[in-house]
Amino acid sequence: MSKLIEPRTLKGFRDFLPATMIPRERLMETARRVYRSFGFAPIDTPALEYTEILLGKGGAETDKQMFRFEDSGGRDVAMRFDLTVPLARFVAQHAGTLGLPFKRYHIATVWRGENTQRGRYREFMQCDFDTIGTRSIAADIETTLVIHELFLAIGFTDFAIHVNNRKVLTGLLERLQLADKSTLVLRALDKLAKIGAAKVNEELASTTGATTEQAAAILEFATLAGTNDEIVAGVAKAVAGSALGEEGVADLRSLLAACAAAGVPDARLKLDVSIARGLDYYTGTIFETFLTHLPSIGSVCSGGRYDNLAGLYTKQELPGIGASLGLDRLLAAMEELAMLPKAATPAEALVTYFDAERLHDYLRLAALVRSDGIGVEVYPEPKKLGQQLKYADGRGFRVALIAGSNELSAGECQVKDLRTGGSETVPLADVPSAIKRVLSAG
RNA sequence: GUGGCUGUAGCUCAGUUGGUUAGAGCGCCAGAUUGUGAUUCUGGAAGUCGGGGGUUCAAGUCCCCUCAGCCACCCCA
Repeated sequence: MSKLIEPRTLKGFRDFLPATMIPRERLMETARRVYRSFGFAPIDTPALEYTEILLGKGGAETDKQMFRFEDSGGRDVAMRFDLTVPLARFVAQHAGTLGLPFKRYHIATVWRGENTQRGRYREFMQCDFDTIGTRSIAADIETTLVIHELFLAIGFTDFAIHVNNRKVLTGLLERLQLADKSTLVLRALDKLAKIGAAKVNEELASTTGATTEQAAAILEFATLAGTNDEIVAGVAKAVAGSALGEEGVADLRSLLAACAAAGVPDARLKLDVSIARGLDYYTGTIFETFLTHLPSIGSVCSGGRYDNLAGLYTKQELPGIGASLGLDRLLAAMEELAMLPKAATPAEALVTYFDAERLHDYLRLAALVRSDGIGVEVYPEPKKLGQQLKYADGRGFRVALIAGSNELSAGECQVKDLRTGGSETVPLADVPSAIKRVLSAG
């Protein structure tokens, strides 16, 4: 006899059991629904691309994280590590037929060969949406509103979209004559919340060679606090004189005003001048979204504006703005926050196989219920009723339909609410509406 | 990729200075209860002690390697 192969999965790659796949699919459906409601259209692209396509913008870091190999035809290929770079290639290739502005959403798996941690996997799903081909601040505003709507639709009320604008940072650095060090400064600032002002100060001095005055100015800027209005005022003062900086301030003002007018409460949209995003390609508005009750898991939805998305692939200048929901990270957070239902079945109702002679009646009953849009399963064996109810309860069914020959010969069926334990007996034709009553009750 | 912590039944964990057939609770299966699930009682199944190698008369316990998870750095969803 041959030796068994140990069943196992790769580091950072996971199986999804029904109990996690059900809420995962629900999240995707929610994201799709919200994106569509704002007019974003779905697209898809290949998981595998020519390495030169993906390598373009990222630099050494993404290079190291990519799953890259030679295919059997000798091509140098790699698996996509985000959905933005494939989008850039996609619009460069299809802008002609798509027309601009182009709004798309893309829900797909991406791969990064980095070290794993809670909420950080090597294979994970992103839910991106982007608006390509417009510089209008209206797109920035809409992006913010989509993120806000998305989290509400998922079921969160305690979250904060941190917003900033690269132009104000760049403006400040221009004034301080540190513009050429912007990436290093941004990296240091990004850590502010984590390591504190003193450490950031040290890092600024050591990596950028900033003088004490320069570092102090940057930190004073980054630690501006108060209401959004107060921070905007502080920022305006700090960048005064820099055309770019003043532009950024104006953008932030428009964004904040429009979102407030659209009903986004101040608590959920925070101007946070310390967020910077490591990625170089952002040029304007930038976002990071944090969960109030689990900030340690990091940003669960991030994005921003870029001036020229596809410059590597086309001469046509394509500005755009978008954001990415980290579905798997969010799911890990929801799991930890006990926000996920434990149901292991996607169906609401179970028809018990009570009387061995009545299978046809049960199948007919199930079809009737199903035709009303309710998920229903018929238990496959005429086992003891107690066991069938235990199965129904364990799997997370909400309703059990019980009918022995007594009920069936009277043309009736018992509809049992598995949460309360109560039940009512109704004519067969009324079973769907009785189930709906139970479902809407809780 | 670098460093640290962890790894015993499906789950949560116990396991004494290395010493006979590795335990508990919960869960699971069956019965008490041939028309009603989260109670009670009875019985039962289930463990390559993450994997491999080494030290030893003897390893779940010590050492090395490896795999995986978590934490920090890095970066990011």
